[in-house]
Amino acid sequence: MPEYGQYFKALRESKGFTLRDVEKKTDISNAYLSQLESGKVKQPSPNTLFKLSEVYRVAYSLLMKKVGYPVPDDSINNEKSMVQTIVSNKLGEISSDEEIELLQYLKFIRSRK
Amino acid sequence: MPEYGQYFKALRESKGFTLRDVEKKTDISNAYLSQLESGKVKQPSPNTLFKLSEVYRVAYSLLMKKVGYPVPDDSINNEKSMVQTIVSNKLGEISSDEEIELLQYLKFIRSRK
DNA sequence: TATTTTTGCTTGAAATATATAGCAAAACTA
DNA sequence: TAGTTTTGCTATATATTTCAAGCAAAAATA
Repeated sequence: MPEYGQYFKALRESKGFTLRDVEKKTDISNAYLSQLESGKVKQPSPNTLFKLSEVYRVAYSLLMKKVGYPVPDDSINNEKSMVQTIVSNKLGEISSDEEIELLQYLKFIRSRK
Repeated sequence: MPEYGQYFKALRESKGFTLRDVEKKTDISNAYLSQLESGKVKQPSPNTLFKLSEVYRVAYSLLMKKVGYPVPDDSINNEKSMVQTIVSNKLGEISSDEEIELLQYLKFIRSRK
């Protein structure tokens, strides 16, 4: 079971989108999105990742790397991590676990209106 | 039926490899490679494309583009086409059909000893 | 409170990717 | 020439992606 499902879920919730919101924006069924977020999908296609990268405003090549696809050399370095993309922070290195936590915290903050 | 199968075939033959040669180098079954080259595969996975890009010494992002996957912005421009990669020519723009023909011609030239 | 809508989720089916086994023709070898 | 090997290919099987339909709990509305 891949763990990056949590990222997609955290990402979606940090934007306040429902599964059906994303379905409308991407033409990816909410059923599939659900499976994606719960780790039941092993390697979503690049096409799927690209659509999600647009909706969530995260670098496409970052999602590619996240799910384990090779990424063209050029685009490997210039990318910011998801949280860095979202909050434009300058904290330097952030671990994966930290990143998920930060996204969830971001959601919490925003839910406090 | 996708047409890029011809590219893979032309590429392989321009290197003088058999299907089973490539199978050994990539761990992709010769059966699958055959289908790939005859246009029976719609969208081979990035992992497969990456292995082939290594064996054929063609830019990975070029193969991604060829089969219709989105490619990260950065790596879109700096790439040479397959034929340009192979013969390092300086003829400028080359159409897809021309490229296949050139590869086949290259093979022919080499077969003439 | 009753009804309707929204939301996340599961199940079942269709499409696609990929492997295993093996066939038939061509090439090689004895 | 007979037998062996190589080569491209097909048929069958399995895994994975993706979708359509629908369910049940929560939220919204009447």
